Amino acid sequence: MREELREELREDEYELLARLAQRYYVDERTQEEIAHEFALSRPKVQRLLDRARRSGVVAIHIQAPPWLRLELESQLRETFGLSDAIVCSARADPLAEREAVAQRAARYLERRLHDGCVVAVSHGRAVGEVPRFFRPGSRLDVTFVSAMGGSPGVAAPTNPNEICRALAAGCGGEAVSLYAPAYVESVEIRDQLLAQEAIAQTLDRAAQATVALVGIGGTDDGCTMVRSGCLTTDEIAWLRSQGAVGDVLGNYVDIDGRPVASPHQDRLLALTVDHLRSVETVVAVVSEPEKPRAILGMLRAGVIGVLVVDEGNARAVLDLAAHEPAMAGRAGGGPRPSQREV
Amino acid sequence: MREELREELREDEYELLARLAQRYYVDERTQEEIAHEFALSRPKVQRLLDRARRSGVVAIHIQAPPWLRLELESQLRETFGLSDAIVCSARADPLAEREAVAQRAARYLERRLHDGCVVAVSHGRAVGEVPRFFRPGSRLDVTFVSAMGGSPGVAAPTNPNEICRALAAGCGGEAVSLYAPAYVESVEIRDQLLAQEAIAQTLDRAAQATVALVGIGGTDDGCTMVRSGCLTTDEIAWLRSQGAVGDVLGNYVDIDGRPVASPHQDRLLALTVDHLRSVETVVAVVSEPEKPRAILGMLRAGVIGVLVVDEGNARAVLDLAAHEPAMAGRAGGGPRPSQREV
DNA sequence: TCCGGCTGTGAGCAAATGCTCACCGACGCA
DNA sequence: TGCGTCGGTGAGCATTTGCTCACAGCCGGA
Repeated sequence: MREELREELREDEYELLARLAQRYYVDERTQEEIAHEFALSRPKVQRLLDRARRSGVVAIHIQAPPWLRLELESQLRETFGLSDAIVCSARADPLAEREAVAQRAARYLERRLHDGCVVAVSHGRAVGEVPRFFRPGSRLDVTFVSAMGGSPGVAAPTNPNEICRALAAGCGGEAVSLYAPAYVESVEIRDQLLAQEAIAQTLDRAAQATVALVGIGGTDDGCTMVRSGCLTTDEIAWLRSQGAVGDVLGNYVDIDGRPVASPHQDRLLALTVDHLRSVETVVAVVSEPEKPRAILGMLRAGVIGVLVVDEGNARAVLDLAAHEPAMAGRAGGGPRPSQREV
Repeated sequence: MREELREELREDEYELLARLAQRYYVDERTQEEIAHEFALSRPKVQRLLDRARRSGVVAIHIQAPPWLRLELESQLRETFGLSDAIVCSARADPLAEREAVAQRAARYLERRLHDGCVVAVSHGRAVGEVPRFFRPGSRLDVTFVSAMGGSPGVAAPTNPNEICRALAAGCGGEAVSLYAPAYVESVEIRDQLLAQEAIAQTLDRAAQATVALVGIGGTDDGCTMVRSGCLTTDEIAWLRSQGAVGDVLGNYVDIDGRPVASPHQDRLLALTVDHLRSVETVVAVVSEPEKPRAILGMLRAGVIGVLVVDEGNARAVLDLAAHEPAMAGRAGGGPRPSQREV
């Protein structure tokens, strides 16, 4: 394509483009000056410069630090309409990799959060690592709210309440806990809990958040939802059979990003996907290997605004997306340009 | 500890610069969008991008055709305050080289000239080659005026009148000849000729020109002025002894660009250096080897606006300029920014 | 030959950019 | 501790840039 364009350039045209580009990009003259020098109109100079760039006469190279994966990040942004993507270079040790991802997420939050922000927080192993690295330069008046109930079956540091507490401690902000389990036994109990003012208020505050910090779960038998006792292996198998590939806050989607309706849904105490859609910036933190299908599904669901991920998953997701094009009429709407804007 | 922090900041900063640069130069987002993404103020993004460019994080390379010498040209422009410089890549055959230079000069004129332009034309071998390559795309209503008398001792195609005629023929414009010799025997004859209305008018028209096309002469015994019989070898030797290194239209200057006052001056029928200074664009065409000192002197005199030259001379002139810095208080004023502007 | 589409052009305007300037907080010095 | 200095910061404005649009010249087809 590039070659083709270059081919079209006649020699003297090529020379002109190179000359203009030199004057503009290297000598830093204005287009107007150049137009005058070359006896061309200003718009024409502009068009020619444009052509010079697109045809490859002007090559702009970013001398990036070796550990950055800017190319991958751009591809992710482009492909899924993300407002940002942060990719951590691969490491041999999965633990170190998870820490690296968490560290990047923490850095992102430090940048992104400012006084008055409300952050909805999900559970998750990668998310749970974030507080360790979250050290903003100055005190931040930020409120962290659990977006999901707790699961007694897992280590405390991966429960939303605990993550909120640690994040708040890290910046001198406030933590708002959701004193309820993530999953309950029946719809009735769920509704009773939702009727509790404290619980309803907390979920409501979470729904009003400007930022959400979430993990993406898988659907294998060893996934967090199963390990934490929220779902049985039978239930997760049933979800798999329905096409589910992953979840955010217990909301499962298939590989095309369509929600997978399930009876378990009604026993869940957490923000819904629709709640998340109204959140300005949804930051997903993922580092466990073998999650590409889960990530792809969630990305296609169009709720994720910022993805912080390890290199392996990033490549795998892009590969998958290229080889398994999304179905046309899926629910999520795929790359949602709306996520671009604030 | 302190060292470590600073080191980390530097790396952090590097990453930030690279990230910003990627977003700006590769992904073509606006600074405002980026500022928002990174939670920075717009001016700060601008400053960081600036730093990214100056620090080499962003490398812009112009994929120039191999025969272009853009770097040399920029150096010439910078060093001597030229409004343009065109360098032809070296060729083994001096004749081919002169043709190449002339061709480039012709191209430049085609670009530069437009209806209503008046071009003052000097003599010279390189200048004489220009008409052969001067083929504007469309008819141009341009007047070419001899800026100097003729010299019977040289081939017709290097005489100003003939060059004017050929150039005018090339574009369908008008030629105005100066029916007088370049040099006469005495001041009195010169003054008599200048009193002739036809001659005075022609020189006056030349003085009003917006463009001048001139050659640069040397001061060796085989220079054009001697070959054409305008000056004797004794006279040129005397000029050399006075420090003269080269001339434009018979006006000699030394290596610092100061005019070399000489008795011959008063026997000359040509525009003076002061006349040339009021010409918008003075285009000098030079290709003969061994002219670097002549070129350097004329460039330092500050009359040249555009230099069309072969690679060898270009490099030699820059070398000379670097090793023989101009004297402080020279007359010409060296790089004259005024030539920058129209 | 005429006509309709089409590429390429410059005017004019809205957006993006670069730049100046006053201000603020950190640091060093008395 | 107080004060001067200085690097960095964002507001506000002038300039530069990107973009749209109407138009003119050109080409191919009827």
